[in-house]
Amino acid sequence: MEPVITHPWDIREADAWKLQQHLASKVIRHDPGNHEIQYIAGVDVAYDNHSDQPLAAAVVLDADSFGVVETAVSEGIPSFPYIPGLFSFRELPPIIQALKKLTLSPDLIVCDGHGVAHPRRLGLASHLGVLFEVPTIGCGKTRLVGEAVEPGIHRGDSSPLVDQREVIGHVLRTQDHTKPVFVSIGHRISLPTACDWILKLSPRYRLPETTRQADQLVRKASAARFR
DNA sequence: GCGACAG
DNA sequence: ATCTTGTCGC
Repeated sequence: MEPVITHPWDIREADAWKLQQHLASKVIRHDPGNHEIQYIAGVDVAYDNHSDQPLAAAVVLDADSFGVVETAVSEGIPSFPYIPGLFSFRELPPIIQALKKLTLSPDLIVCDGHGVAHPRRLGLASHLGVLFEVPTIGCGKTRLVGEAVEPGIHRGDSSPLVDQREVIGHVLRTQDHTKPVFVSIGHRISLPTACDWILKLSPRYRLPETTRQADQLVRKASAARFR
């Protein structure tokens, strides 16, 4: 799997802001026609406590069984500091390297973080989607921007996440009486379809299986490498 | 000026 | 993000 667009990652904060503004204009917020989804990928990143070196894991699941069909991990990627709003500049370099190692091409990628639910509408999921020209969904555990009323307490209940009078995502309850997740369009998908997938990918736990599998793998890989 | 701030 | 397995409770 190869990115369609590449950038320098040794970029200064001032230029990163400008780049986000440019890439945000390329985000497609609707479903593609006749798009069969066979493989869904999940990605996650862990950091070494002392060197702060990142390690990303990419996991590909079969869209019907949710079984893991392929995995890959990155290595030797330099770290970029965590700056709210510039999260993708910290996590994408290792994630891209892991994705490039995959032999299968995912038809959809679910990210641990936001898509357009971002100050400049280019969170991690959208940034990744535009670079690879692949459908992506942002599924965050906490809010970055926007306001929403508390959704109902049952699985499937949701409420719109609004910022500057624009609906930028949905706060979705994936399990009864469990804290909701923040779903947003990443790229090449509609918000309703994104929510359908997140709900379908979360049959038993709060977070989607893609995120859970990627998290498990990255945790083990980083424990093995940074010990 | 103060608080908020994906992972 | 990271500290951290089994265990108590609905």
